[in-house]
Amino acid sequence: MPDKSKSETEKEKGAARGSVSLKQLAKHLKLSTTTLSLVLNAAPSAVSIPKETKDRIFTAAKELNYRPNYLARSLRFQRTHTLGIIVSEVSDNYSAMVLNGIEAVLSKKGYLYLLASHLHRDDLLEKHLQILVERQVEGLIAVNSAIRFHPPLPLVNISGHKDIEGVTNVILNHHYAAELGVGHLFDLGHRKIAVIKGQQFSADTEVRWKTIAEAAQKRGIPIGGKLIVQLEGDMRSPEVGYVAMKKLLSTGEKFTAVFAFNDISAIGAIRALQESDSRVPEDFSVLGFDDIYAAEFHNPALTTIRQPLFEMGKLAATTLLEMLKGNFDTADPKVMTVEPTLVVRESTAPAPKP
Amino acid sequence: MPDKSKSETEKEKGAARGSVSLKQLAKHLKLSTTTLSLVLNAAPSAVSIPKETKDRIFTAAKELNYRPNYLARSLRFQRTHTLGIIVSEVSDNYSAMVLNGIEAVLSKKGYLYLLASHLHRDDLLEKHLQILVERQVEGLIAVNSAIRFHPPLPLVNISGHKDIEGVTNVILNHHYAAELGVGHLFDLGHRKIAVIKGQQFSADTEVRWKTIAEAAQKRGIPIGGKLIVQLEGDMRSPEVGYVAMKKLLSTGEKFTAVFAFNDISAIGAIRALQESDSRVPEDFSVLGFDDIYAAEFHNPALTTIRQPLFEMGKLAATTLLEMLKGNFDTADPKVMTVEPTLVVRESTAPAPKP
DNA sequence: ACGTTTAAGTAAATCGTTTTAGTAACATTG
DNA sequence: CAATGTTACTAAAACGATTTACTTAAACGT
Repeated sequence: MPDKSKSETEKEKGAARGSVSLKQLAKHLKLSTTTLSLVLNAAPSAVSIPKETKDRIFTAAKELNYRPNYLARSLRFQRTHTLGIIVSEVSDNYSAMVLNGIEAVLSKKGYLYLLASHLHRDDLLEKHLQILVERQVEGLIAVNSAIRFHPPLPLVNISGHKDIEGVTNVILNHHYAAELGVGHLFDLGHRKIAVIKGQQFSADTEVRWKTIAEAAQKRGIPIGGKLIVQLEGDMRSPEVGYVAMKKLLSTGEKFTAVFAFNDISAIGAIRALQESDSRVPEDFSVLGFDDIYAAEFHNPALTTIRQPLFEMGKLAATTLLEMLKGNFDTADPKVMTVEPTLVVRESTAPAPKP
Repeated sequence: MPDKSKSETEKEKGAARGSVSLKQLAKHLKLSTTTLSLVLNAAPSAVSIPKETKDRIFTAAKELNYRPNYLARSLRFQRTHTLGIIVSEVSDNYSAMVLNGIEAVLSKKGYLYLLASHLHRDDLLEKHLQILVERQVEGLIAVNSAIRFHPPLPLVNISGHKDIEGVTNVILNHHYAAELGVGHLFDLGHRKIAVIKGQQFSADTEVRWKTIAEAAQKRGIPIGGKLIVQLEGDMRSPEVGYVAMKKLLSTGEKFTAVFAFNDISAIGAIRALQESDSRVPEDFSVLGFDDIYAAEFHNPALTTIRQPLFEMGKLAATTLLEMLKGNFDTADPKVMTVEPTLVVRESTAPAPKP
């Protein structure tokens, strides 16, 4: 039966959860929710409501600490002002810096985001994207993720590799990055350059390797064979780079420089070299990639190819918001390219005389 | 290229957003939403519905790719399965590792979280907490934040410093941490120990300093005066530690060891020492705090006081979820303590003979 | 004195779901 | 044969907001 008589006794039910509903506020003021809504949202049609009533509403709202329920609002407006962001893992430095850029934009625009990690597992990636969509996010940003299908929402992928209909890509100018890196090592006199490839699951791995190989080829110093190792395992600890370099050294093959997949692995590689009594950069030059915060203060300070990660995050976020405003044609895969920079520090030096 | 000719008859306006509503599905099947809901959620009262009808519903749901709208569900159930998390900044290593622990628990329990940063600004902290509450999160986790008021929702603060009604704190055993750190340096023969205090805005700063001072006092090697510097600026770059150490060196005061506020600043401090032609650990021992991923692979590898950051995140998350289940008394401020460990690596060594 | 505006509001529909309390038709029982 | 089940559903009320389309009473215009 209708609980009208009973509801009176439990008028504090809303208050217990710390918030009053509009209905409760209306009852308290003996006005309709319509009036309150119009006044509180300063609707044009509220001009006819006298100031006195308005003030009564405002003070009551303040007093009872009325906060509109965002859920109800979102349902009504069909807008959540929420994006879904999926990264491999929060604690790898790369994602964190990108995330910073994204957040800078979103918080300015009044958006929030739900964050999920896929830990490089395809099943988790798909499942989490699904969940984010169910939660009514308006759009998606993926960081370094292997998106394989046409998403049901606008999606911007940072460092994605596939051309998928409906996804916009923010990518680094890999070609130029390779030119910068290989060129730098070449100019220092290095002719035998080892390469630490990225993990198989990383979207950048293939392009980076291909462009590096091309840049080397172009200079007549083809690289390959035993001078290539691939990272294996997670992305947050330098350990994987350490292991990779050990493997490289164990082949007995000669080389004077390493182009590492990223700064994290470069740091691990340096440690492995130092443990085998080699000096960096005197005996071996080590070139990193990304320019994470730690790079500058490592010992030796890392020479690296800088990716503008913060800017990439910002770019992705602004692009996605534009798409949501309908200012973008989401049909064709769009690519936004961003430029790397060479940051020369201490980990590279002229090749040792043989 | 796959995925062609996908645009079906999308005359339904729901289809345009990529999802069908229950109502549309019902109309399509010429059944009521009630029946669909009962069947799709396997309600007990759905036993009377014949298998044939059920199958019709299931296949139609699959065909039209029906996904329940989480917003509507949340509104109905008054449950969002969403937490609000506030950190100073995503890209500082400390928060990222804690976040990892939190996420591990939440994703297992089917919760998502909205993440916000306060950048050490009190106004942003308050504003973002407000926003999270409006968004109907069920509970809050704050990382290293200066919560000053009784929150309107259950809140667990990791490394919070105040005893506030309604907030549960997850904190490190600071006393023991100081004993470990100072004890280690003392045992190595250090008698003049400099201290790099944390940033003023950091919750841990005061306790850490106080416990270190006590541990030193207890061993008869009082520290203070010119041998104390305070970090200033953001938390993600070692730069602040570099600056602090420069300041320390410029005083001309003698010391043989530094106890740094965290690993990040320890790394900066080491760089400053090396620049002034001092060797670590031969001339100066440097002791870090936290044990971030980079610590082990730094050169020299950092000796540090390890905080179980991942576990702290997990503990906070499980505690909050328990509180939400009502298994916890939220009235009195609860403290959950977590133990540090000393990790001895290369950056500390016996004090040099004078 | 009658019609028209304006002021000050309100009822009811809506967003997408869940759920309570039905109903109507047929079958079974005593 | 009336009473009672059972089967296979559905109408309508929530959840908390917004908004369209009224309503009533008073004021105004001529």
